[in-house]
Amino acid sequence: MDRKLTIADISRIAGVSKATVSRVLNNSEKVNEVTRQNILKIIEENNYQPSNLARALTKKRSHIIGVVIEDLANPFFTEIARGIESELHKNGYIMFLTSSNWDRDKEQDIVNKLYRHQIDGLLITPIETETPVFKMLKKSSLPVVLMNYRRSDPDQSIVSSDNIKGAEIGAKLLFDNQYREIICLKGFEHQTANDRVEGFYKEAERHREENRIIKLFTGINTREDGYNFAKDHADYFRTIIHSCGIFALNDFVAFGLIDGLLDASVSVPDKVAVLGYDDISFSERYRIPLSTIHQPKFRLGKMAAEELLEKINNRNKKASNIIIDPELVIRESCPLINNNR
Amino acid sequence: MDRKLTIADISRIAGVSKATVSRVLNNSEKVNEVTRQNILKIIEENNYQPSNLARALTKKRSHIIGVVIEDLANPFFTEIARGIESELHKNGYIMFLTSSNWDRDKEQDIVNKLYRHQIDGLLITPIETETPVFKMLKKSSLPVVLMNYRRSDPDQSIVSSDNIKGAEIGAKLLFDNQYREIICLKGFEHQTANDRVEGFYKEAERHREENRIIKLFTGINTREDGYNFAKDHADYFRTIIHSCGIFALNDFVAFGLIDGLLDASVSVPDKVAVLGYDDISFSERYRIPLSTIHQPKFRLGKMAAEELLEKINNRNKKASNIIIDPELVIRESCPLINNNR
DNA sequence: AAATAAATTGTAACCGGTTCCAATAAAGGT
DNA sequence: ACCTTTATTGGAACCGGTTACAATTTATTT
Repeated sequence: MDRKLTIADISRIAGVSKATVSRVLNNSEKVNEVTRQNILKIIEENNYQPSNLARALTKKRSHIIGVVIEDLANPFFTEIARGIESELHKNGYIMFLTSSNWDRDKEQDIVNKLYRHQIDGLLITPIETETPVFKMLKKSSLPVVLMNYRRSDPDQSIVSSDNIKGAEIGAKLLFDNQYREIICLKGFEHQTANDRVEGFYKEAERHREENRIIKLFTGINTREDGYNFAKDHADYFRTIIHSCGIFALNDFVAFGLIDGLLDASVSVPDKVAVLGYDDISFSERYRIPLSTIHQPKFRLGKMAAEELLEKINNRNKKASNIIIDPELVIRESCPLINNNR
Repeated sequence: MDRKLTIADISRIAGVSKATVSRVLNNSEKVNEVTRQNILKIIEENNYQPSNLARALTKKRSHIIGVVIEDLANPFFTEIARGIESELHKNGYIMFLTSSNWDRDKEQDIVNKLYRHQIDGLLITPIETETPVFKMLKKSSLPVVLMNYRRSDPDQSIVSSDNIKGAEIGAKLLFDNQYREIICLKGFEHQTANDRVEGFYKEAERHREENRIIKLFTGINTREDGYNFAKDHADYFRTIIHSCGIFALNDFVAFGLIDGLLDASVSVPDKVAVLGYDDISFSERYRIPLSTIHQPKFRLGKMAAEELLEKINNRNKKASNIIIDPELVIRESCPLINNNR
């Protein structure tokens, strides 16, 4: 109903100029204490809220940070978002959280929209970086920090955990456990996934002489995919007499896998051991607690936000390349087998 | 580096006025096809991105919708957010997702900030509505839709599921199953929780004559609380000879409860049956699949967004009160016992 | 009491767009 | 050839703030 009040209204009521009101609002310069109190009172009484839009337009600082994650429903990403949010909020910034839903076009669209909204910086877990938008961003001076991505360009700030190493230590567990057959399930076509596969093979290479059966399946992205994979191969798993370990390159796939195997009466981990990746919060308490590779998600988000804020406040700060070490977490789905070889 | 281009730059390059460029940008009025193409070409070449801030300032439409949920890490809320996002994106709006983290002060702070950012509308799962900010919002003309909340004021739009009814049908299962002892675990002090307790007692009232042991514990909010409750009462549960059913008024508490009971070797559901509330995505596949009350979260978010958009486009639309029916989902943690009484 | 410095406030331009209104040019009618 | 339409474009004010600069008032110094 009542039109929103502007700084002009307040100045009129107080009988001063807009400039003076603005000064009170920003504590920018000294204003006579009496006028000041009077203006504050009027602001209070009329519940005046200055427009951040107008402010951002002149100050060229919106205090908005754009955040793009790949999946809102995935606790891995929301945990990162929580880390970001806590850090940003502490510094008076507000987060514009959006989700690309693993859709490249939507990612482009969103980043563009954010850019137009004059965000002060961008935090993103990119699906892919060789795209027009990223080229555009590079040319612009918008501070950007990539998360969960490996650096391809020394000018880019990134915060990520080491996916190659993570997959390596995961694979090592499977090899050390002496499973005859070791299967790797790769998900979304993504740099992260490629790194993990690379790490997996790096470790596999060390066991080349050992006469193992090594298989890689790709395109296993979701819990459903994991479930279906298990169902589709259930007969096979029931017939084999050798031991088998499966490295699902993300926890959701591992969940589906466990469900599918159990539904098909293939015992986990006795017949088939399952190892996940990410250690999302539910992994610890899954029906069969999941062995997996832990990433410190909240911290990752927090560090990314810190890095971004530094870049914002110091434009010629050089880009950092922050790599966090992942950790193997051993639970029931793939225990550590103590064999003396 | 290079300062962001403005409409003035483009107009200069094209040798026309800002007005003409603006017209091309907005398809608002007819512009000569030749000029038009020329301007578009120049925009393209220089990768000009108009500032939404400036645009919003004049148009008084930011195309930003503020969304406040209570917990980013809780799939219940993020699922709602996904529903919202899908609907908003379809309509050219962008979502400003924030989390109050169950903190009343932060909720105030966030809503204020959003308001100042000239959001076109607000979607919120409020912790509490009798606060200064909400009074302020009521006086302002900002379209607001409350989610997951029961209407207290006929002018407020709300979209929620019926928590009283949900708890009633949940409680009914426990009574029908003839558990001698029935425990209700209430979480966060929140209208939703109160409604659920009310529904629980409504059903309990119908069984007043039946000589049951009915207990209510409050302040059980998180998975940890549920876990600790189970541990603390494990000895009791082991000693009782009668049957017992626990209604955890949210799924997380139920998860913790199940874990705690299992860790203390109390069998679920044989010794103690557990019923949750919300049916978050993990409930279906928990180590013991959880019986719970289902709420259509994605749909709830979508409907809330629809309602909000309607309000935005038609300022004197009257407020709706959309109540979605919850459903009982029976799984293993609290099966349906077929007793002939 | 005059000169100078400090404190306080106002004026006006600007941020990057949109849009009303007027101006000009081209086209159509008689 | 002159008048009226219509199409296209430009000028300038405006959205709601900020800020450099100037102006005015008040205090301090000598």
